[in-house]
Amino acid sequence: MKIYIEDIAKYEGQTITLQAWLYNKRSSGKLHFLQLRDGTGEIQAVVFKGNVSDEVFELSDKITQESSVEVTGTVKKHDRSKIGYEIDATDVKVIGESVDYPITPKEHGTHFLMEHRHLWLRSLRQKAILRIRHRIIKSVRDFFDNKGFTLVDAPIFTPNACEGTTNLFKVDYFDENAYLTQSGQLYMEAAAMAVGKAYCFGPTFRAEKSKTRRHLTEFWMVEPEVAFFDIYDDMDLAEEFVEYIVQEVVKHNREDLEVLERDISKLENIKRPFPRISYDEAIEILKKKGNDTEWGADFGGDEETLISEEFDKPVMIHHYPMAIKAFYMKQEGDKAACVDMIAPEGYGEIIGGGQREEDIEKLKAKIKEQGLPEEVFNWYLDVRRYGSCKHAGFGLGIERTVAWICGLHHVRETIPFPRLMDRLKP
RNA sequence: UCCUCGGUAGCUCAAUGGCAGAGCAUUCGGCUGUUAACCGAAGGGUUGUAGGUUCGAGUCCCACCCGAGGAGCCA
Repeated sequence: MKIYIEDIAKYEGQTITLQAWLYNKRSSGKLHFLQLRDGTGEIQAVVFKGNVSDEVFELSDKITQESSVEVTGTVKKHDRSKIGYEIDATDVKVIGESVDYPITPKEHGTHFLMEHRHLWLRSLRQKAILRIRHRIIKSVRDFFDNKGFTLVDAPIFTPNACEGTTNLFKVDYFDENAYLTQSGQLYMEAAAMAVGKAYCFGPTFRAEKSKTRRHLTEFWMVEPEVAFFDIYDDMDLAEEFVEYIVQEVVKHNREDLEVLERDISKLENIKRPFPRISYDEAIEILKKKGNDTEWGADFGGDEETLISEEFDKPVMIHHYPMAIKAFYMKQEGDKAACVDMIAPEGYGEIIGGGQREEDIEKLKAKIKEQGLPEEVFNWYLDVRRYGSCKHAGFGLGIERTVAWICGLHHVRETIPFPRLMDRLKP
């Protein structure tokens, strides 16, 4: 059976063979210290001249960084090792040689690392991020599964712009134009009428020429939608959801968070209830802090940060002016029954959602008002024609959530192969 | 798209308008306990590209290309 470093304690005193990569090496006369990693952990193998053949000792001196190797030896307790064990090697074989590995164990600039993203993933920090991303995605699925939601996949090719205004990626679809989806929401509204509680989870695309630490052109979004839900049910669901994700990571990924030097106490504090303020109250907070955002304007990154500084938990801002929100939002006077959740510590908006307009006439009027083509939304209007009901949902951006939980400055490290305005490779 | 800053060895960075350098990486040598090991030596450059000013340009001017940070928009 294959032996992994994470299980090494089980083999104390036994002679085993590991398959791994050499991530660093140190030598001292008749000793070579091979730093090995196999994706499940790191361990040091000690090659002593007296314990191995001359050929193996010579080979151990020559192995290059990131070569794949097979090391045989005895598992021994070692106090100075991080995992408490090391391997007293008796044999070393090179499986695949590595020549001139570009990422050295010293500092590198972001651009250089992004050009070598496929290799950068091998580093300790990047592995920790990948594992936390995995945990977040698993928690998303578990949360909705435990609550009786059905995963309903939304299409990637869409004929229409869901929110109209934002820039979409246009693709040639035989003799027609199609767009890469920017949201599965409209499809989830239809799905909620079928299964009651629906969610989709997949990549979405925005062709915005945004060059900031919060933007990718391809990002992953999870979008639940529930029939007979109003805006307050929606907020209850959102805070329970976010609490669950954060606490699952705290519970299962403590070591990864430590590698990233994340302040875990700040995450442990993310428990319900989260503060809820109206848009009007948010404007008041901004005024008090000397920000001159006028009533009626949307909030930018600076405003989100100012508001989030007031709280040590994610804050939900609800009931924005209808004028700055999309056509499908449920109108209540001059406000929309919508909610944004802003992560603490300046990580920005992680959730946007709300109650949808269930009245077909009001929806038609909004479509006309915003100059959208009614014919492409005809199927969407059917959701109101046949047994319409109030319903609500939200979208959570995975990469911003990963950035917040990992404490990363930029979303480009939160996804294995980021797609940015000026990056399509590797 | 706009604003700000930058581009020098494989990487990270120095160099008052006056001989282009260091650390790491690489190669060679030394060390029985190293933790981004350490010590010694060597190789490595059309200073992003094209013009211009000057006795002399990595350094000053102009254009372009590329990158970093931020804004708008958004998750």
